[in-house]
Amino acid sequence: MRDGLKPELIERVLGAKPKYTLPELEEKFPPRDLPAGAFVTRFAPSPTGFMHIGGLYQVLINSKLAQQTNGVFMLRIEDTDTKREVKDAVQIIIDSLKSFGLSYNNDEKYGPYYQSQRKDIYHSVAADLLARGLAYPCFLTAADMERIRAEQSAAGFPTGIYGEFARDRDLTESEIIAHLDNGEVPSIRLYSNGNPERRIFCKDAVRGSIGFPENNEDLVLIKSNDGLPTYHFAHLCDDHFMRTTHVVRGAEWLSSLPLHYQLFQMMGWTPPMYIHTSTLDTIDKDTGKQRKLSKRHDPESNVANLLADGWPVMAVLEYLFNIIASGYEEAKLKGAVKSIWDYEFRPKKIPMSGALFDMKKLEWWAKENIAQMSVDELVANVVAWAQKYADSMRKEQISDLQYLRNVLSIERDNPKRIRKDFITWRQTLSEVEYFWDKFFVPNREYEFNADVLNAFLSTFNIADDKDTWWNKIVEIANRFGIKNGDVAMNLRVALTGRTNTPDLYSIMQVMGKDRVIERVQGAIK
RNA sequence: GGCCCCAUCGUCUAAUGGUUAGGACACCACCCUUUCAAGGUGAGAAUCCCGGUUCGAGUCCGGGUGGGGCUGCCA
Repeated sequence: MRDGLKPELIERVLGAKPKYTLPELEEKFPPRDLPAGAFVTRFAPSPTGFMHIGGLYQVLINSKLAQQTNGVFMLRIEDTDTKREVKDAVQIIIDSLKSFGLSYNNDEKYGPYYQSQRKDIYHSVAADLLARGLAYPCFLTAADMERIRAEQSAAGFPTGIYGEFARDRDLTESEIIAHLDNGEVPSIRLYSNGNPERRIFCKDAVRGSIGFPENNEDLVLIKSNDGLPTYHFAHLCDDHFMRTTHVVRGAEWLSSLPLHYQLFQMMGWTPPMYIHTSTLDTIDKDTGKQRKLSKRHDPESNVANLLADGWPVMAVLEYLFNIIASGYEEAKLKGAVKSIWDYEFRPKKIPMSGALFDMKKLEWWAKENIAQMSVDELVANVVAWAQKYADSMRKEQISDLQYLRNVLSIERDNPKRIRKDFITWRQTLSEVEYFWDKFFVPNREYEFNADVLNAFLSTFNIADDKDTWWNKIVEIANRFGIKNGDVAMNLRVALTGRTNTPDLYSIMQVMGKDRVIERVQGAIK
């Protein structure tokens, strides 16, 4: 093994003396005191100003895994890309989790939870690697690397900094000092001892053992521009010292698994169990091919849009959870479990192939979800949504809470016959908007039978019970020699402007005598 | 190009190597009905292809094909 750098040089290379030794870090972040079998998981987003539905999917897996094993679920912010910082991005993530009722437990003992605040830890680990000759300062510039890449492509070699292309891999002490004296700031690269001729076997909880060629690339561990770690190095340090037991991440990380194994091996640490999730996909309208849901082309992939449209949060969660644990749906339908939090799932069953995001199925979960709510819950949800997202016109519908409650109570009394045409809070309010005079649009197309409507008005009594009311309708139908349904339809369109509505008797009871008379008279003219 | 992952009805999926390949959503038909939603009943619909192992393959192995990912001082 080659010699490592001397402490004085490490200090110069890193810009400061490392704050901790490895044993100090081990002591500072001891193994967690948790029951046997408890999972320690985390959601580790980079703050891009956007919460993707795929992110929510991963949060759900992570938090369920922790919840069902009495473990810990953390939120760690991967803000190591200073070039891409977005204002308020972290708040968007935190708010999204809160909206969905997904909580995390960031015990400060294992913090901080912003990677930008963990520099001391990364540098201390890097110092150890430097001292052992397993990392080195690299003074290659962007232009240097661009040139190397071009040469490699031209020659048909794999691109990257490895082997003979790693110019600074074996710099002498005096050469390093010369660069530093010259004012150059190095990045810290892995001194890879991997040999692509050999294979390394890595484990994924759902796919099992996967063989890869060993990694021989000298990947960057610490970036030169800001001294922050790359994802790979941060993952190594953080998931070790936060004592993460299970890393749930997207399948795009599968290819870096051999590198991550290599890093853990070099440190003598046990790698976590990895769970690589598949993507949530859609069919591209232009190409007709399946592809990952993207934030640019698919507005429904933005959790903020889902919330703004008023999807019931539990329905979204249940939809996603049923992808993760396909047995959930049946268990719920049979009444074996009440919610996703009662259903225990096995990580091995998480699907490996990409799932198409199915709006129709989401709608079904939403309808079922709303149908199961009490009227009070329904009203509370609609009101909460409107207060936050509705325009002032729409807010009229929540100004009289008792009236709103009466409207939303229609066809909810019989558990077997609960209306299932409410999908989102936004759509619910527009579905019932004809109850408000401001929104009511008289139907100009429908050909009313004025005689029938006059006959209705002459016998109308709001105090009639349902049977009495219906008998009067039948009587009118007989008198005019038309079908009962025709009379009802005249009335329906007069009252609501629509041809499809819930039960008319209920509608009239809610609307009240004056409004009924006014609208029927309006239709007659 | 190289490396890696994946592949069951339209969609999400179930199936210790032995079932008539099961369920849900969607779709269709019929019933109920003051329209719609709901509810009830029913129908159609799948193991990517070719080999091999086996008494027996959706399941195991090999090779194709198709889709996806990685190949950044982004995560």
